[in-house]
Amino acid sequence: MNIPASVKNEAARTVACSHCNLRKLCLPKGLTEEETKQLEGVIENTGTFEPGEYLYEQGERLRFLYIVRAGSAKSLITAADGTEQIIGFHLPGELLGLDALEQRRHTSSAIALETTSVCALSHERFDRLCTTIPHLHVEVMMEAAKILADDHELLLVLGQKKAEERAAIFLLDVSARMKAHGFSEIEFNLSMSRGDLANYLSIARETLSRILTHFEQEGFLQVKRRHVRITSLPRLRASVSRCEHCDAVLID
Amino acid sequence: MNIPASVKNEAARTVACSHCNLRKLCLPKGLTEEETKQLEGVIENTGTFEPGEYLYEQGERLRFLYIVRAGSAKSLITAADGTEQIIGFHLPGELLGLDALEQRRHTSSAIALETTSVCALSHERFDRLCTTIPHLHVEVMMEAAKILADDHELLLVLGQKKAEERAAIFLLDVSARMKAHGFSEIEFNLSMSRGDLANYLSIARETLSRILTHFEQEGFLQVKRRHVRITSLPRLRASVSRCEHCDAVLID
DNA sequence: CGATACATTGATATTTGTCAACCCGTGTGG
DNA sequence: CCACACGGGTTGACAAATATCAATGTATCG
Repeated sequence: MNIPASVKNEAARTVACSHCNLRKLCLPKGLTEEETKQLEGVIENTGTFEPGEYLYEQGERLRFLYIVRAGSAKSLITAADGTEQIIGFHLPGELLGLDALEQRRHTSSAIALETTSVCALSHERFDRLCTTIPHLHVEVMMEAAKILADDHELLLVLGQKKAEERAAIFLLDVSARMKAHGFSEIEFNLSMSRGDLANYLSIARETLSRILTHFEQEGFLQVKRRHVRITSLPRLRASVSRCEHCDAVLID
Repeated sequence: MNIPASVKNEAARTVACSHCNLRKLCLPKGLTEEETKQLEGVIENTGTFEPGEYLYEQGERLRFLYIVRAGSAKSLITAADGTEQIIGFHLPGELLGLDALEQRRHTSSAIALETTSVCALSHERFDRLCTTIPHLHVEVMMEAAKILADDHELLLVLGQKKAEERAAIFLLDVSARMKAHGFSEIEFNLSMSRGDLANYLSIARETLSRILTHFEQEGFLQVKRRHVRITSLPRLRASVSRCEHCDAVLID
């Protein structure tokens, strides 16, 4: 999920939402010009985090919601015994921290995977704005609903798929997200370590490594450290019994 | 999660929120008298579902959000290949269907586990009400955040804990929820089958069965079909390396 | 009372995790 | 400039956990 340097630099400049290249992928996507202007008003700061730095930490009081502007981050929760579970990887445009809204304390941590710039939305001011812009409330609920649905999908994958399928599904997911961001869907850099990825997929690092070399032997994938090239998207797709997203049955 | 018949009958009567015995556990918990009255206005019907009946089905257009009034339900998602993953069991007071708010179509299904009565909230009218009662919007976001945090906790458990610990954690969770509802925390009926429970915990039915008999042999649990009696809560707790909920570190 | 769905138990197969060694690219300091 | 140490990644041998298959039990309901 490394973003080419040119894009990273462009996004790192402080830029109004209305001119931000993420506006179609970000919160303002459903808002009017006027509403977007008001939203800009609650962006308290646009910070930058170095790899490994915490955006926020589990247990901490909720101060800001964050939107990734450039770079990428992981979010994770930590059990009492110290074991961690990575629950997501985040690309530009994603809203982080919603799970803190019940307790007003973060129930998960977010850590930058690379040099990452964000928009920080003051929680109080954002909350107040939601009551004055009816549409913003709808937009945020939609964002929460999307995360919920994605988490459920993840539960399905982790619960029902074997290690090899999980890895393939992950690669397809990244591929689709890269495409949505205007990047190549067949060649990209992963911004997380093998350890992080294995933890996310709930398999051992070693197992993941073996799977990736197996995919290479099968001939539809080339992996060199974090660089990934999918040489046959169809065959990668075929390695998953069936793709969940493709043919949802619509009942009315 | 079988609710004693007396309670079931009482709740099955159509009752105003302000007199409902769930009001402390349900959406109105953060609302004023006046706001609660308005909320009652969007309860379009209070239906009853028989065991196995769908409240809603994945793919279906969103019409209603549901609150369980009495009984219990499971929610699940179905993959293209037909495999299912149960993502939650729901007791009275829980709000179902939020994950449909992005697509305006249900991304999961909900099925009654026993005879179950619900309050059905018209989605459109509820949405409109959220813009007129600022506090309701906050309340719903908190509900969504709680579900998110719970799902993340589930991901941690499924990703990091072994089968036996998962089962123990589940029993402790039910115990706590029964207590919150004013029932015994050491003796209750499960409303789901072994198959459903095993699927939820992402283990095989047979493995779950063996684990429960093992717990019996250890002497801190008695299980007879769906009836569960915890004969030593401390020892059940001890069978989990450490309990996540107990000692969250609070950072400020 | 018998049919049926649900549940348990035992024997065995498979998957995946664990442990240990090794590789390789990067950066540091002599 | 080279030696070496370090983090991250890979590979192999083996062990453990759990799934699967098959048989048997046992409540439940018409």
